[in-house]
Amino acid sequence: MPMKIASWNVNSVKARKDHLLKWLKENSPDILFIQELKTDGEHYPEEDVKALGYVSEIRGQKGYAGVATIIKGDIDYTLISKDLLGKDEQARYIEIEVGGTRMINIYAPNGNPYPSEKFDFKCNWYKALVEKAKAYIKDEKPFLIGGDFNIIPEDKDCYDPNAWRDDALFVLEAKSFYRQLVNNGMSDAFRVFNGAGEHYTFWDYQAGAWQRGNGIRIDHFMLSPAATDRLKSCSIDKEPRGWEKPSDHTPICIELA
DNA sequence: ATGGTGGTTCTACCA
Repeated sequence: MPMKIASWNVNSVKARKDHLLKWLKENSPDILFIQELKTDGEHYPEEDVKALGYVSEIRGQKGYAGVATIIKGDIDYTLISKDLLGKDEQARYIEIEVGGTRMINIYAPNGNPYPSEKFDFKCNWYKALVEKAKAYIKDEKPFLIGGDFNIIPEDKDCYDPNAWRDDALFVLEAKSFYRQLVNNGMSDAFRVFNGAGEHYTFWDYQAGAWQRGNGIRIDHFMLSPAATDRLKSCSIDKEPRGWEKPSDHTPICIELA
């Protein structure tokens, strides 16, 4: 049975509650990964999401970060972990298993400024993620990683590479983690279907970035070889970025056979 | 070169 999986950094689930429910209702994905809840589990709109027929796995955090994986009520799944590093201080990771496929929702550290302790934390976090990916590929365990990677993979994923040259999302060390996932056999779902530039998932609130089309592509689905074999489509839904009081990110969706 | 916006713990910090 085909499955539609989406990912969206909502930039506060409280501020974006109506957008989240509207998008869920209109698109009815089987699974939705959301990031940047900016609140703890107490203030997550679990009942509203439930009313639309979904259950939520929540890893909240007060103030910033926070992730949730929203799953259609009739889907059998197993919660694997809400920690990447082990006893994570920051809420950035939820891993579930559905039909033998691991589905990992991430909110990767931003890492700015570069260089800094925050950038070192980003690198250590990504080292752990790459290690996990390598282990799953070695075991031929089908899996996917979706979410806000906070990595601009290539020049064409950025409206102005020069403006982002020294940014923690675009420096070589950051891009190398994306490359390591690819070099270990994973596919960027969007790039399986579309090699063109000017396809973005984030537009800054500042300087009229949305109106000018000044975006970057930082929200991705990376799929293991077995998961890639099932991949039917990948699309970016720009619409919610144009809504009133939008998130600065917009959803990305994949379909698996 | 600076500042521009928007979210949160209400205010400095994060993106």
